[in-house]
Amino acid sequence: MEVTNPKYEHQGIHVIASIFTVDKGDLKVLLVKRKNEPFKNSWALTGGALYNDEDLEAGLSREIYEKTGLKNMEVKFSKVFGKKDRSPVMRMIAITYIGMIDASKVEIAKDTLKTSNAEWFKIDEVPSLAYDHNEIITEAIKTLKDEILKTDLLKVFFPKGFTLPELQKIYESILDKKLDRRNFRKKILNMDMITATEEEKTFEGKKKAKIYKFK
Amino acid sequence: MEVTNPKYEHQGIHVIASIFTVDKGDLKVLLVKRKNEPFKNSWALTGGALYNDEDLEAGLSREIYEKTGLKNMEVKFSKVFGKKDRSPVMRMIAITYIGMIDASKVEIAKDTLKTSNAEWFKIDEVPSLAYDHNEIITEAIKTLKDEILKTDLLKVFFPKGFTLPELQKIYESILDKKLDRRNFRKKILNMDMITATEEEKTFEGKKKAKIYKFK
DNA sequence: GCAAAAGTGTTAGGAGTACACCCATGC
DNA sequence: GCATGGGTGTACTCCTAACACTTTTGC
Repeated sequence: MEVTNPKYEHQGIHVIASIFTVDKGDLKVLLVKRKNEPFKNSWALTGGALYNDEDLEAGLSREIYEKTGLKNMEVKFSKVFGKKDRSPVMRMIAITYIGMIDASKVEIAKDTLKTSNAEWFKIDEVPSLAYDHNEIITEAIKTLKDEILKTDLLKVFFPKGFTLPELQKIYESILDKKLDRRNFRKKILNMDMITATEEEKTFEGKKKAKIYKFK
Repeated sequence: MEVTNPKYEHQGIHVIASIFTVDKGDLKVLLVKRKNEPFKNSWALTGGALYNDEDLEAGLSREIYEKTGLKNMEVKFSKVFGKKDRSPVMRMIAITYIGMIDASKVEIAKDTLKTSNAEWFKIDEVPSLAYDHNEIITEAIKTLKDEILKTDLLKVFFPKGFTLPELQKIYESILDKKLDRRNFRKKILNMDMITATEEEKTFEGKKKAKIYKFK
């Protein structure tokens, strides 16, 4: 079977990730500067067009790698964006995801085949982006705030475990509000997501705190 | 700009709806029998390939109309299905939705350009379907159970208002469990989704019950 | 008067939120 | 000994869930 009806031609799928980090108390998103049309020299989210022989998340991994050099990032589905004119080139449906990495532990490629720059932007300082990427980030932040309360997305920050005060600090940066220390402990420990170890360390204070790990 | 890389060719988007009804206490889903390849003579969900000049929900409405004669159905997004081999013809991404109608108030076209039959199936008696539609229904049922607790999807059953016992019966059919009458009242009335009227009527019992409407 | 369904109130447990004091450590 | 942050318990509210009796009506 061959598709000949012009109504079905020239359609494609974008797979797009809003990649976040938390840096010195600020939630930031990774943007790359496009080298090619459309939107040449605009900042944009990482992602691109899916190949017809790869699964969605595999295509997203490939695009992230091609545009940043990052590998093996865990992502969560966020939302679908499908307005018919969202791409000026042809009909593209965007399947969007969120991801989280510790910017201080990775190196982002700043010059690739497709990008001429890459930077972390505070989420309230994001410039005007290619396509509908500003709108995608807005929804991605909502997804992120939901997901960190339900999943172990934040484990990327703590490969060796974490103290509750330092985990709380990350939560506060993402949710953009202060949390009560006692209530935070109760909630997190009740969630059955983390487990205590025998070790202790100091974070910002002078007193040692117990180290926990994600299960 | 023209797309010439073969990796981007032959991609398309399916928009698919799991259309539900509740009939005599049973949750049912609408299936149509396909007239054309692929999956000729298989049962399938309503939906089809999106045109490149229409928005997602507009394309879904058109497909539903073409295959059932139904118009103006409200739908909610459910999930994305994108495995690379989910269609034997070419690479198709499925954006799936749920909808609810009162089967007793509409006429479903049983013979269209693309379908040779249409029937309501109890959800535990759904046959083996075209594509990955069985999996899509499984997820759609989950989405449905979530959505009826948060939205007014069920208003299609009660254009003239409803008594709480009859609304409860629909909830019980969909959630597939009995609910406590007192707790159901408290919860629904607290949700600020419905409002009482001055009228009363009898449903299954002898005693009159107050009629409510969705806001 | 009785069967059938509608209507109603109380209690207990769990989750979220607000809030104040003591503890360990480094200087 | 004091400043800094870590650790803890209690009270209130809200939501959920369990549960029994009275009212209305048709027959």
